[in-house]
Amino acid sequence: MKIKPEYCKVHDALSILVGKWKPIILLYLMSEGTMRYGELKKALVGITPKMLTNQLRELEEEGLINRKLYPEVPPKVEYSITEYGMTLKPILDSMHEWSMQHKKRKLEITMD
Amino acid sequence: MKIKPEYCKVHDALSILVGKWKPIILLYLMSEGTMRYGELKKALVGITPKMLTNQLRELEEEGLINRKLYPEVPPKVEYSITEYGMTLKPILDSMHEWSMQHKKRKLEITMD
DNA sequence: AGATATAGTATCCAAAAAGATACTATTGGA
DNA sequence: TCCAATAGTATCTTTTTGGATACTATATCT
Repeated sequence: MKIKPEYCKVHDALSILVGKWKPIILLYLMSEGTMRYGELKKALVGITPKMLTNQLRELEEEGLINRKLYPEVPPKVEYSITEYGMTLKPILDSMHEWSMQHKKRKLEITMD
Repeated sequence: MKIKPEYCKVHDALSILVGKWKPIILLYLMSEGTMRYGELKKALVGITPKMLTNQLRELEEEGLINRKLYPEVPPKVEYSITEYGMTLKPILDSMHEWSMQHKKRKLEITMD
């Protein structure tokens, strides 16, 4: 059997999660429900505005999050997870679970 | 609550799976048990030897796969999944499952 | 009139990941 | 002696991703 990465289902799911800040943003919105741009910026220590906007836009394009712009000045923008975005929760959970179970592994190994 | 990507558990798990060919290699070894370098090379359409070696080394360093060198000429090297590598199966499964359920989504959306 | 708050843009630069292509070591066999 | 087979290396280039830093628009408030 031969295969290309693009034909791999796992690769498909993985690729929409890849991005330095994407998983955290999704997790935040999943638990907080809705957050403003500025709140996210404060929460995500070290993120630049460019990166934040970029990651949000990509998540939005995938249909995973919602962007709601209030026509006020100064501007107000709220981000929230979509129903579709919520379907990723089992995946994120399984990764969280795995990391919790194996977080000590590297330490154990290097202690040999 | 503030957070950096490196402190995110999901990010931890994700990062060891990221690499263009890593998921496929893991899936192959999980199902085939053991494969030689040349077999992998044939299976992974379009991969360069450099990339194959690189991905294998990184997986090996993480302890996810095993490299067994037979001291023969021409050389023979067999790769196999480790027990630890197998613990990733639930994650890969959940991603596969998700992709199967949502593979039509983009098409549906763009058809509006 | 000038400062303030918010959600971004615009540029330029550095680092990391991936791709193309050619090359190597070894030795048993023709 | 030269070739084939296997599992890689070595180099160089391109693409992608991320980082630093400065700037903007605009109604409201003072």
